[in-house]
Amino acid sequence: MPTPVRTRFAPSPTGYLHIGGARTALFNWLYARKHGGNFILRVEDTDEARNTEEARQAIFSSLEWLGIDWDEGHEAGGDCGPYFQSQRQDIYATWFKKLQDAGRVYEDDGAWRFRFERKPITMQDLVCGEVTIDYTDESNTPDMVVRRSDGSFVFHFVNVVDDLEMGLTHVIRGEDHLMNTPKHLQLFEAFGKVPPAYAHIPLILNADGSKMSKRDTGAAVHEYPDRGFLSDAVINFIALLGWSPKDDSEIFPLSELIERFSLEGINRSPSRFDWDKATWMNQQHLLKLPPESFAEAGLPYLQSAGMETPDNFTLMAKSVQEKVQLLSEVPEAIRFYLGEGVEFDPPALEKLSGNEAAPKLLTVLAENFRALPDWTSPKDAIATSAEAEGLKPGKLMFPLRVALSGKTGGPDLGDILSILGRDESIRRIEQTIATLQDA
RNA sequence: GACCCGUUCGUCUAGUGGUUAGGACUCCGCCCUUUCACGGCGGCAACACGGGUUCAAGUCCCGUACGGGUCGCCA
Repeated sequence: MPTPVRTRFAPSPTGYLHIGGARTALFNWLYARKHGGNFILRVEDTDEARNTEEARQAIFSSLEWLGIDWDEGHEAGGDCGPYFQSQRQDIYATWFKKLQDAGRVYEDDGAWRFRFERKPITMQDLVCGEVTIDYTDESNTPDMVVRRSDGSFVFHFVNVVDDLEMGLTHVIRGEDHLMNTPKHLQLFEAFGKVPPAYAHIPLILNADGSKMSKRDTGAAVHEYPDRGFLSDAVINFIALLGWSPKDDSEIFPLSELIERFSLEGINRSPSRFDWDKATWMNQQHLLKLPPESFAEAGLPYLQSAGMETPDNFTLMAKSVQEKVQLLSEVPEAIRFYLGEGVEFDPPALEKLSGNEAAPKLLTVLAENFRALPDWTSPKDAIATSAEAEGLKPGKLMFPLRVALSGKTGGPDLGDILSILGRDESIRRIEQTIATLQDA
């Protein structure tokens, strides 16, 4: 029986969660979920000067938003704790002692360096294949500091100790760690332990090919919900940045992503961030949402836009579900329903003014709307009016749309009529007629 | 600079010696439609370059160029 898979995400809390970090977390998480293993969240907070509590919280909340949950770590417990490196000093001291006893470390300026074995180190990377780094040349690979002069331990050392103590089977991390791997391998060897399997994934670049850094658009995970993204869409998008299902499918629910994920599908070359495609992908996920869920998801954006929640918001939202790409577009998309009267988009009014028959048609429409016994099927009045004028119903649609919404595009007319109600619909038609006559 | 990893349409990618080099985003055209959007159809557009190996190379080898990464008592 194979040993159960154990993977981890090990952020250091020095800033918000970066999109590249999120993808690293995602791949580790997917791999664990796919193989029924455990995904561990370990906080690498050994650099006291740069760690902040806000950063810690930002990372947790971004992971939670993405739906990347952990089986061991902060608030999840687990048998290999503590999961904060700042609380593992005695564990490190114990392992450091082993290095000392084995004569593998020596003091240098108050710090302790690990003596590398001077030989070529070959790794079998699950993504990069066989990579050999020659440690024979000392000038290229000076012995590394594992313990600082202030007694604290350095990244390479704690990372390896934790990976072995926590029984990690697979380490999926950014390619920026590829050159660190021989160092880690040497440490494992010195401890007489079997290292995990490594998979180094290529980095994510900006649209222009430059390195994506803190301030770049799209870099911070927390800005995605603000911009109106669904977490599933972000997950889907970053999964496809550097990983391919090897066929033409692109839109995946999380469950399918887990099922289909594999290390073999990971690319070797860095990929660029494409905001247009991310937006399109969000729209695809929005389209798949049940209408009620869509309305619910759009609700918070009303507040951000400074709008009150209208009584029939759910209906309004449903009417624009396939019109928006981002949830943040919902407030603007439904704004025309609100208040009394219409506000015209200049191009819409201009087009309507060009139609000399418009005032007459609108007058007839208003009459027929009034004549309707009830408002269960307001579109009937359009057919009636068209017949009276000897026109196809289509001829009335556009003037009516502009009269009701002030726009050239938007939801289905039937939806608009029923959401607006009879009184408001007639009011807007009359207002439009008046505006047309003034002009 | 040294050492590593890479290079298929503008972008994300499929492609593991024989393909009209496929899909997606973007852009353009058409269709659907009361509008917009969705959807459908079609178009533009790629194997970085130079040498090999081979009957045959996007696919294998070498070099060059370009991009990325790493060279800390950061992680």
